[in-house]
Amino acid sequence: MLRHYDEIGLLQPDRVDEATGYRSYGVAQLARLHRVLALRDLGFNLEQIRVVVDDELPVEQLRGMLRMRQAQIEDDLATEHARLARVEAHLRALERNPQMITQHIVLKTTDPVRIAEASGVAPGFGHENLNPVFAQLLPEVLAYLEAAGVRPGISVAWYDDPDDDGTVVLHTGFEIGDQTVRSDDRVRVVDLPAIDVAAVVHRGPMDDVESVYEALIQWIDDSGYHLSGLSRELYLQWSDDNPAENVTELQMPITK
Amino acid sequence: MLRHYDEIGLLQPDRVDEATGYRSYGVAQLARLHRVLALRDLGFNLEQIRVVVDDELPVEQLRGMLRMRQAQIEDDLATEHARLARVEAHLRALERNPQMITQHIVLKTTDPVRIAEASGVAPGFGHENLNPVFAQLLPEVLAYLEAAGVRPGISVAWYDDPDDDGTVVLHTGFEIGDQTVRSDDRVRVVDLPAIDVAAVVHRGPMDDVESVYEALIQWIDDSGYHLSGLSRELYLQWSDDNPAENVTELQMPITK
DNA sequence: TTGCTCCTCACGTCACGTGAGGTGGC
DNA sequence: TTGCTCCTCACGTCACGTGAGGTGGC
Repeated sequence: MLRHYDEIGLLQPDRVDEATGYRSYGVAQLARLHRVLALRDLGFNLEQIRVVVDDELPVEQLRGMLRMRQAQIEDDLATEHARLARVEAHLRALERNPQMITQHIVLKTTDPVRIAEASGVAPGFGHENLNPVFAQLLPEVLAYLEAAGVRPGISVAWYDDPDDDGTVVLHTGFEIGDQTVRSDDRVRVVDLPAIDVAAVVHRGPMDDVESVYEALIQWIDDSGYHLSGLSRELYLQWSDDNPAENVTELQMPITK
Repeated sequence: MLRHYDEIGLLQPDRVDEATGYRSYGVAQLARLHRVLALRDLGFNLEQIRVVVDDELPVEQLRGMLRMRQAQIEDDLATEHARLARVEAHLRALERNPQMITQHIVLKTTDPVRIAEASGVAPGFGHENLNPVFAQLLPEVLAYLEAAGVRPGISVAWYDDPDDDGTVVLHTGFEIGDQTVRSDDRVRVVDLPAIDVAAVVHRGPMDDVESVYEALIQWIDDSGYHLSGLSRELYLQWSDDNPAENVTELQMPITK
């Protein structure tokens, strides 16, 4: 440590023996070392310490630096607290059902997406309620895009429940990127905004997706976040013939 | 980030274009990336993540790793909390008396010291009470060591108040290192054990040392530590003729 | 022809810790 | 002669970020 401080000029020995190179320090050095160690202990880096120790800062500036440190530490503490909550949420998830793998849950801000979509009402959530609506809407949108000469991207769905009666409005369609598409009364172009989500990549058929949602929602709650809307689904790889190979990204909007 | 993960083999592209070197990833990669990001967010390093993601760990081991992370984060939080308290103690010290520089306070464990000492009773703390006792004891010990052919090191003092009546027992003498000294009834060889202290390097005469002690004790209290004894003083550089150049290390034993 | 995206090195970050190989004075 | 302490390089740490300089396909 002393060699390092010598090298960067933060604390140089009083005297260096010419023949042997041995470093000798005096009491003045000890006082300086104490200041360096004290400031390091507060979490300042060596550049900041050099400024404080060399320039004999006025009290006002020193106070300012201490306030900055204080704020920074409080910030770090909050970050680590949130992290701890997430770790503990995983532990609780493991206890609830040991076979479920929750290690894929990622917090992120989505990219904004532009889709061409149609929408329809389903009697409720769940595969058996939603599937018929999907089966009706997706070919409709696909045909529309084909007719317009637009190449469809991945398919996307999002949900809505304006009526509070258990029914769900399902919106689904295809990403269109920067291709221009005219809306008609069935197919509309919608920009899904960037939002904060907890996301999971799900592999296989959608039949068992509900238990994944359950675990995801529990995890969000355990971690101290709050749901702020209904889910978005991105069908990253889809084939009706080989559902075991399907890959879906499930996104739950969250706040806090 | 993806280039880095490719390089260390944590996440390699499905396909690399031979001509251009462009990396292409498939949906399987996306699932893997999600797991990597999720684990990274919990604070695991890339080596640990590689193990979890590659070896499909049994639930028991995964639980173990999460518990370790949990314990580590709790530890970090405690450390940072203590650091925050120390920063805030400095801020409060600045507010109390802006001219006082408290930036030298260092927490450390002392090295054990062997001294040859004599002791005497003073009517109380404070320069005027202690000085006559020092003036009597130190020459006595010095003469004893000289007669024994022992080279004295720096002088040291420590305190004791067995009688709870305001009087203080002052122990003072010289470091003797590994030189052997016989004790008599006035001069004894004492090993001062290693203890945890808050230490300050004080420059100048001892007249104004009391205010330094006051600030030190306040700081210790503000930082959430507890005094666990009376002080030790190391006279690192001493001359009665030129007290402005004197350098003293003041050590207060603390716990917690 | 010009942008654009992605590529490959190579170096920097922060505060030291850790060898490898060497040396003066007891 | 042998330990001992201290010395000087030089490299490693951890997870990328940041240029510099270059390239294939629209």
